[in-house]
Amino acid sequence: MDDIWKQFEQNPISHSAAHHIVAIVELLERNGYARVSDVAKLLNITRGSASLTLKSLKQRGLVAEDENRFLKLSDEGETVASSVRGRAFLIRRFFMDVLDLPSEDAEVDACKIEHLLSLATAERLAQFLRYFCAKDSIAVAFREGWEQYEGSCDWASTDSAVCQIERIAKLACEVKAQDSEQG
Amino acid sequence: MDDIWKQFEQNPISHSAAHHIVAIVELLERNGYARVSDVAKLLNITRGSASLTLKSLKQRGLVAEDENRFLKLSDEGETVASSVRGRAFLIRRFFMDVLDLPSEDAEVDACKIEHLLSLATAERLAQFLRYFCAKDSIAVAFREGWEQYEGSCDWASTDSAVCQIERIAKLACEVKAQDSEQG
DNA sequence: CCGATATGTTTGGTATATAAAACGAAGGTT
DNA sequence: AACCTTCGTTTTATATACCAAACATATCGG
Repeated sequence: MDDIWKQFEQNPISHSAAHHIVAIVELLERNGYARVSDVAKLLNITRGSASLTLKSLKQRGLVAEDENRFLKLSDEGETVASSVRGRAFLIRRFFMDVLDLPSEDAEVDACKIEHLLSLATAERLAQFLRYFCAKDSIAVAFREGWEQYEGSCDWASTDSAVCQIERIAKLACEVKAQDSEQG
Repeated sequence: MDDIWKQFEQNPISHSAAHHIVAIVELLERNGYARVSDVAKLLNITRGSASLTLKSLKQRGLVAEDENRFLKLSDEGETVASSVRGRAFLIRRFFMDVLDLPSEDAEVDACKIEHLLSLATAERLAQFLRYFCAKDSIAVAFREGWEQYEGSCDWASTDSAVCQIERIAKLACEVKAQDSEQG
């Protein structure tokens, strides 16, 4: 129970399941319908794979189908879809608006972690984004300073890429420690 | 190939493998040695499971053992360990110092995503943390404003970009309500 | 030397998540 | 009617990642 690292496996929704469900929502929005083979095509997997995964999602009560085998989401499925899409949106915005990452990088990393963030984290991230993007002078000054701050670091001259991370982590640690002493 | 969502499966290191490797580092730091059963005990899995996972990590050249079957990491294994631990550190710091999440929540979410962040994202996150934690007046004012900001948000004075975030936040709140009903 | 304990591996089983290939059903074309 | 395509499912196989249990080995105490 207090095996923190095992929470990964006990996540309410798997990466694969999350994307099958979001695929259905997107197909419904785009085409008005979603069949097994539409999901398979969108996710670029075989119809067989999609069929099996969707079967288990039906059994879990997240996905349903009408009399002509057209897929739809249950209320719980809609909730999961909204939850995943909301998180993906927040994370992408954070990566692009705050960290100023290229949209491709933001997309890939957001896609990997969208289904893993807890509700508490997502809410705080949303709140932070609002504050960061605010128009008041403090936020504006902070954002301008942050833009200037880019590239003003000397870590670029360090040896290996991973070494940088270690160094950066230590630096962040020192900054925090100094802050605590004086705060 | 440009299936972004499939990058999750093609991540350089799995969650399980990352934790086996980090476990070895931590055991070496703590006890000076690491055996299969020490890793199993630390991760709270059976010796059989640890044995199999470590076997594949040996075959991948990340883990090695001496003549008495005591485990150690190869240079590549050390690199992976540093990379994962650096990311975990950065994410925890972001969750706790910036989002002000309870350390337990920060720990759980950081553990889920530590092995998934790209180098580019980790570097930018580190840079942002440094800027956020800086002692200059702009950063100080921003942090103070952020502390006050908690709980309060003005929905009327938002532009369109922030408005989207707002909608997602509302969505998150709805999801929360449904989560509570089910829990 | 013998038995108990600790350690590591192997085997068989579960669950997820994929592919490939075969199969059945439905619908359209000639 | 005969043929082709699309669609969904099923089967067989792969890989990861776990458990439980059996098995092998090694070490230590009496």
